[in-house]
Amino acid sequence: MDLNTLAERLLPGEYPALDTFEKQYPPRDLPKNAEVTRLAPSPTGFIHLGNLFVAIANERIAHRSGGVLYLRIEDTDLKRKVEGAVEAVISALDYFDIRFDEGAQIGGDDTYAPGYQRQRAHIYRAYAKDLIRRGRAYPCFCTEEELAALREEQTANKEVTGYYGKYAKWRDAPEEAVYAALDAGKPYVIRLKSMGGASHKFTFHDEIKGDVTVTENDQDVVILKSDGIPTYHFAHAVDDHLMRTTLVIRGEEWLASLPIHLELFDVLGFRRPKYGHNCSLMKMDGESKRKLSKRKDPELSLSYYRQEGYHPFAVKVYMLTLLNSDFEEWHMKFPDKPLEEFPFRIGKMSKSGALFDLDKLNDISKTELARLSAEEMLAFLKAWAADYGTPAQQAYFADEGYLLKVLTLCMGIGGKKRRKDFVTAKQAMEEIGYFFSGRTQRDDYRVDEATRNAILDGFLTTFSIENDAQVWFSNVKALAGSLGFAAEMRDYKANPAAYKGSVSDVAEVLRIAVTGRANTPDLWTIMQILGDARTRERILAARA
RNA sequence: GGCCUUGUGGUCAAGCGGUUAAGACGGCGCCCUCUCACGGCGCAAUCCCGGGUUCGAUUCCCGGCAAGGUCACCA
Repeated sequence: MDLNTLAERLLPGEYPALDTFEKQYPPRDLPKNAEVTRLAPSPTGFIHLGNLFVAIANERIAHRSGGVLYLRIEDTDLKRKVEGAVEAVISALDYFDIRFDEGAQIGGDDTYAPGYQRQRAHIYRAYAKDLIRRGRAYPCFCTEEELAALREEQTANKEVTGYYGKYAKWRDAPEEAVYAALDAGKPYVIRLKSMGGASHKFTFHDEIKGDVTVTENDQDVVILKSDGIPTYHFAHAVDDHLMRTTLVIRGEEWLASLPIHLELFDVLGFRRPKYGHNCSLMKMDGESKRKLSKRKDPELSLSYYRQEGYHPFAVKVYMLTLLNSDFEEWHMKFPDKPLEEFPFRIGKMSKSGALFDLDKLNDISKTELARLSAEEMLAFLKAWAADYGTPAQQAYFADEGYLLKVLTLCMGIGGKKRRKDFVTAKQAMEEIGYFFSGRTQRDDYRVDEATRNAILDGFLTTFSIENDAQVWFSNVKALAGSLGFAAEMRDYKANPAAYKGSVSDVAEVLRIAVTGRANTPDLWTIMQILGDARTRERILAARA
């Protein structure tokens, strides 16, 4: 069979010589050990924690090595396309500080453009045509039904499924049959003519997994679908070569198709990139664990964490602790060093999948938020409230001076006793609510009404906003003593039966009266912030 | 089911032939204390199982088992 004629029939027209692509996308001029990495999402627009996980690894490796991180949109499957998805992905990652140097950005136009695979269709076809001419690719006219039947037969015979060897019906089809099918207008795909053997195994060095055993590919995989668009495998080889990717970090679900990719790089005469297959983030699903899924775990989407008000820095710190296990210690030792200074290495990435741990994220969030200055905290809360806060919460920002005072005094910002009450912006905003609205009425006082009134009235007789913390508290203690409560905790503990309760019970009445909460930061401080009038007002309102 | 990968406390993990088997989160207890939060101290682990190799295996080898991934004209 004349392969040139066949190639012309299959992919008619002039295609540039492959050499022109080599010139159009020249090797990059980068420092010696610089790595070129990429993120290659399909445009579904949905991006979750697992994606961020891989994204951070790619970003760190590229930028720490003085290399390049680019974005490529794998839009070869129209069914996956969602409007506005690319913008959504870029914005979601930007929130977590992942910036691309080039690629499919809005308005992105660089040497290696376009970053959308659909726009590179002619490139893939040019390479496919060359493969056909060289006898390394051929058309296949099998219908989906035929393929399904084949799979069933193979399964029944306990054979490896797929289109290979003797099952590759069109691999060595006679010329007449091929042209007859073509003349009949039958749809076809272009498949790779694999030269591998399934009995051949070899070891391949994976940057994350180490040495892995790989079986040679013997599947005549589809490289061009019937619509002339490449499959992931083919586009991966062509693009990552032309875009001069040096290191492919991707999820371990790709490890199984690595043999295909290696054969593709080889047959195309491309130099193979390095690969690092990282384990995916897992989550518990009942008794078993499984990888994060966008369909099953919508609560794990990046937008969810943004909505909840997790600080992007905290999320990033958590991701980094999972990515490189010595990061946590480093960060504790040098809490003020920028994350970029951490010696991130791909070799330190774990070989097994980590379970997503919300407790850990929450703990990190608490300590990271507790490191912000009052101004930073205010800016963070303000940005969150603008997008997700209630109108009432947005009103907290009308008097920023007051809010700053709340944050500073109450949370001990700047002091030696810094509190760690806030996990998220959302929860922080709820937490400080009592400084703004009137307190919510509640009646779960643990003392009877008469005692409650006596405490409230008694407190007012000595209360003055001028009293310092010492005086204020000794007044509370005196009040407690006069009402039959132990003024000193240790007296109460020594002999609880001798008292109605302790100062803490008295303080609790006051606390609930003023804030509507049983647990708050230092009460004296709260009263100082509220001021004389509002404090008295709330105490009076709480009388039974 | 075939193939690949992984297997140290509830979770993330250090560890690379001899250790009291780090650390962090969570849990529990105590201290501090007007509550909570912070902080301090302490408690809880037969290193998946079975064989080897070795004077000695969590560490090396083999075999099980378990978990995860993958077997598309989806990526």
